[in-house]
Amino acid sequence: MNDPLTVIDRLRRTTDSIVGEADLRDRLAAGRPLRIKYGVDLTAPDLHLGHAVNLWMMRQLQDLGHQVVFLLGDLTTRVGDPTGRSDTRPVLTPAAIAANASSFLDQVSLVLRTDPSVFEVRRNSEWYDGMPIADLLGLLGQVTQAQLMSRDMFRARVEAGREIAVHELIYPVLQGYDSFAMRSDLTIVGSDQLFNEQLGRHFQQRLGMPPQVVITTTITPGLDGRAKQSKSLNNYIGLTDSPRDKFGKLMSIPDHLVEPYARVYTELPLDTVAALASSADTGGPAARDAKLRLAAAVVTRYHGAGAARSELQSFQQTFTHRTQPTDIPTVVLDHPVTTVLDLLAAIRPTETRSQLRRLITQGAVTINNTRITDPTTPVDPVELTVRSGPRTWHRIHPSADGTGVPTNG
RNA sequence: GGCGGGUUGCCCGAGUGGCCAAAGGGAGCAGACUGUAAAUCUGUCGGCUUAUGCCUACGCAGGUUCGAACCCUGCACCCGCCA
Repeated sequence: MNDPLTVIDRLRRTTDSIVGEADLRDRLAAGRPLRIKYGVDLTAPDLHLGHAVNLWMMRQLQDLGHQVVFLLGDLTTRVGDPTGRSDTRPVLTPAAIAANASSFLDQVSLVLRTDPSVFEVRRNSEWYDGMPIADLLGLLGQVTQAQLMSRDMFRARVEAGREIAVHELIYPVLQGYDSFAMRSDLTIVGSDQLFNEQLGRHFQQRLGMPPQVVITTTITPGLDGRAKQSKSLNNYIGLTDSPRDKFGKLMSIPDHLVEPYARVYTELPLDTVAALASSADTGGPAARDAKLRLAAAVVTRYHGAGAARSELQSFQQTFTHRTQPTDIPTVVLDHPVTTVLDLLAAIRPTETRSQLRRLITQGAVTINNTRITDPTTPVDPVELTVRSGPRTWHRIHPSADGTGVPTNG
């Protein structure tokens, strides 16, 4: 189980490349717990299934006794990572950085174990805040301008005639030095971070430490089939999404994503993955069933088998059999309502009234299975089952003291 | 340093004084179809107590006008060309 080849083999499933594979084998064989660098920029985190791929790999290693060092880049966030940016990035306030750090921890703990024996939290301000200028210059003396400019992104900016602020140029240096300061053995990152982490290897070697191993992971496409999941494209499944949302989003992916998603986002045996892929190819109900398996597997991983079973059931009730789901949330009205529009506004407070009005006039709303298309239709808020849109159900209860019941004309 | 062009709604993009909450496309949302797939069709797509109504909006600030996204002035940012 703890055999290096077996461990690496398991990681291989979601690995794109390994820098220093022989080192990794040796260090695993040595039996000492490895220090795994998980460095993050403290911008507002919204971790999705793609990020979780890396986290699960770390989790596997934690289960074998290795240590994840969660490195909060509080100092470097003030600098601003130029990765993927064609423009200079704005800086964050300390308060925002603190809030992001705590949100990060919450999300990360959905996958990683956080007991101190396998999890350690550090901040890079620990070593940068007190660093004398002389030391910083010494550090900068270890890197050449040509090394930094070999970064395609920097070159592209120069060619486009855009500016590169000097602090941005230095960012990779700081991120690299982090690896030395925290004695990283291994880091598991997206391929976009390869450059910075290789600089980490460089510093470790220069400073007399064995270089960290760098594993880059497989990038999976977004829900819409585009290159990757991202918040700005709104094509991702968030770690904090409800089981319902995770299940639903997986059911709506394009057929050709069944294979990569099953391979990378689940631990289903690879022959099962292959079977699902061919079902997805077949189309029709077989494709649907393959997605059901995929969705159930993912929901199980994050929320347990019980949640997966009930989501599966709920899905089939709602979409396959077109009946009401059994687990409709109950809403108790705390103020009187007289029209359908008021009722919807009460149960979906985040939508604008204009949007709700549209839902009604476009036929998306039913009350007790009767379609209502006039927003001004009066309602009796007794026991009602309201559906607004394809997947939004509410069961209405009037408030206990009766204020939910209007004078019924 | 000189000259020219640009900045429009979530994104792209048309619009050069009233008919503009602003063409068209994309995304989104809803309906039909269906496997919560793809494709297709239809509608919708700033907000507001339900509106032949009001408010907000066309980079920012001010001005001209009965009336400005459209004209003028200043500012900011972007993009070309020349040196």
